[in-house]
Amino acid sequence: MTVLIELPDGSSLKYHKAVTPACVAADISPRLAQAALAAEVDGQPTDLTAELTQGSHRLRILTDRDEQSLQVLRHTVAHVLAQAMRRLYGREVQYTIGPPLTDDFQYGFYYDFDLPKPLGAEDLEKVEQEMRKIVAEDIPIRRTELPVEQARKRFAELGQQYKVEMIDDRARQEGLSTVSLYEQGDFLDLCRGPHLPSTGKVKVFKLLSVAGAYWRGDEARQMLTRVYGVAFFDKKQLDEHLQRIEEARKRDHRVLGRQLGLFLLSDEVGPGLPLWLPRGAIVRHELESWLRGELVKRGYQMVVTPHIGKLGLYRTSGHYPYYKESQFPPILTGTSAEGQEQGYLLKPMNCPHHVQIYKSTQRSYRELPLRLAEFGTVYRFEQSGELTGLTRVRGYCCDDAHIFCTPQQLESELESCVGLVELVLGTLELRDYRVRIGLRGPDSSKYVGEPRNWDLAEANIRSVVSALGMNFTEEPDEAAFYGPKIDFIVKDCLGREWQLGTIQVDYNIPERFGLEYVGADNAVHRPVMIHRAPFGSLERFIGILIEHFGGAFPLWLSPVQLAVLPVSEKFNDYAAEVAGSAGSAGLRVENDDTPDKIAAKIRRWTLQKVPYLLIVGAREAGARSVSVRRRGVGEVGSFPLAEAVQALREEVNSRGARAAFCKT
RNA sequence: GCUGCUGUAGCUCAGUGGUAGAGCGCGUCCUUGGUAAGGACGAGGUCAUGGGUUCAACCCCCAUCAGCAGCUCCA
Repeated sequence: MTVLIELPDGSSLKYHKAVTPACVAADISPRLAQAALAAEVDGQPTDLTAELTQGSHRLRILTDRDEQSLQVLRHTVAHVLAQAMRRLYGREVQYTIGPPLTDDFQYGFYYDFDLPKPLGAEDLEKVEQEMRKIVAEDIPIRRTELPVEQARKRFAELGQQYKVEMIDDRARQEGLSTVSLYEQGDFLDLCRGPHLPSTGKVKVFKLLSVAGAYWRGDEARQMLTRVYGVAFFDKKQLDEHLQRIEEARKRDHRVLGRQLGLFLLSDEVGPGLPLWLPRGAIVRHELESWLRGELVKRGYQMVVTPHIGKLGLYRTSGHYPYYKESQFPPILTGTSAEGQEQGYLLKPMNCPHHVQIYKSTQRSYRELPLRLAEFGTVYRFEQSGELTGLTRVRGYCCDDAHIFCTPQQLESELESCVGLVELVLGTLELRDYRVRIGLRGPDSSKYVGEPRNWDLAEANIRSVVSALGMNFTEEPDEAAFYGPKIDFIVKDCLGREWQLGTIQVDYNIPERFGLEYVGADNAVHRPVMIHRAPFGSLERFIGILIEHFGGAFPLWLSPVQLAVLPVSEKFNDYAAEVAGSAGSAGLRVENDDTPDKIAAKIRRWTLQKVPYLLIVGAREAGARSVSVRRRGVGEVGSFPLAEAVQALREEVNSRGARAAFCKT
């Protein structure tokens, strides 16, 4: 037998019997053998104890300096967690799955357990202690392959029903005849691996939270107890990680919303029904009026429609009764002669109203595309456990528009919608987003209309995104009930994903409402609809925006753009004059004439993240100037009052593209 | 909706089976100060709500409501 091992540096080693990566590491150097945690064989992550037989293999020994090792470490810590749970709570613990997590902002791994009694946060401390013992015991971790039947029997003997189920499924679905098991002392798990060679290689870890999770993600099945944790190779990395989470929590829009007086969620009003405070309303109004201007430039026409509509309207559209449980209960006014309930619904979407505007008159192809836009508030009865701050609410304002066009116009309209979303995200510096194409799923009862319409709409979307060269992923079962969509998705401060902008192609609603236009051929045709919202929801968008800027909005969006701070009350008159002059120039200004010292005033307005502070004292009053202090920069010098106001105006008008008082 | 945790002053949070405390904020007064906290005094709480246990509950138990983390859902 000849085993040829090629190493990353280009050198190679030859053996005449099967070897393991651990042996190779030992042959290279004792230090490497000591540092080795796992290996990569021909690009595949592998245990150090894997046998390499006849032939040539590319081998890389992984140490704590390799990215992939962290995954292996976390996977092993998950096993240590399960072993600790087993030791503490005995045979009654059913352990299910416990993978490492990639790309999760907070957590590094989890393990799901079925427990006879609940696990509280305070129990985590005990579990951690037991885990430390297991690490101290330095138990070797062994991989074995067993025939399915034998593995099944071993887990059945251990009373691990979930593992038995997993083995059965895997044997059935993947046709496997053997499965791999990992064993460390008294603990046995079904696992693909790879793992560290022994529990002693685990260094620092921390259990972070306990939560519920359905077995196999199915809410009809058992609710399991999920324990989340994180692990690193050294303490410093863990500390930095925890620090990062803490910093992220300070950016949380719910925290900043209170500190900066932007919005309020009141128990009296109801969950998921935010109230916009004066300062938050300014941000919202600025965004609205900016976008309205962009829409009008692009040939949109603004419309206004009421917050409710008759049930019949939503029966036609398909919103009611198919999505009954996610709507506020209808306002019932009676029963029709045929026994059908009659009444009104808080609108879950604006499209049925806009469709009525389209239908209000006979349409000619010459009017198309007809673009009807509205900042329309919609209401959805989201499940109570889903509500969070501004990002998931029960009543929100959609920057909605419906474009009615001919099939020939559709793709160019879609392209310009994409352009608009990109303008919105770009202007607000939200560059870290991904694009998802939401397609039909396998369950046809969730979607209205003929497959022919869907095929067409999906083809339109693919054609547009590929023409524009966009990066995207296609995801089945993410479509709207009437059509496929292009969604723009961003992450919040804790790495959770949220859909903002959306563009949807719809051949079905026009059909359900019997929409028509007269073509150049004097025949009647059916228009196509685009539903699109570049912000998506003003509430969610601003929630994300608050976190993105950490509350430090660009000047044009800042609720308070500048504060005038007199050095003492002797200069209150001049300060009032400065504030007045900025105010008449259309700047949002506060004059801080409290009796506090200047340092205290600076601190107060800095914490409020006001972009510019204008400090005035004897020197400034004499020279009719202001001393400018810029957020995040500090003092930038004194400028004549008129000049300063002019510079600030220009920064506002540029929407952040040009900063005033920049040192060149 | 489900699992777990949490709910004390406007905010952030201490606290005890014997009817409550700090810091910040707020008010008044003193100070008139030059680039991130000047000082003094004061007001402010049915300890989420409703039941129960107890001589006695903010504290223990149950329910409800709300928030947080996660799961599920999201037209």
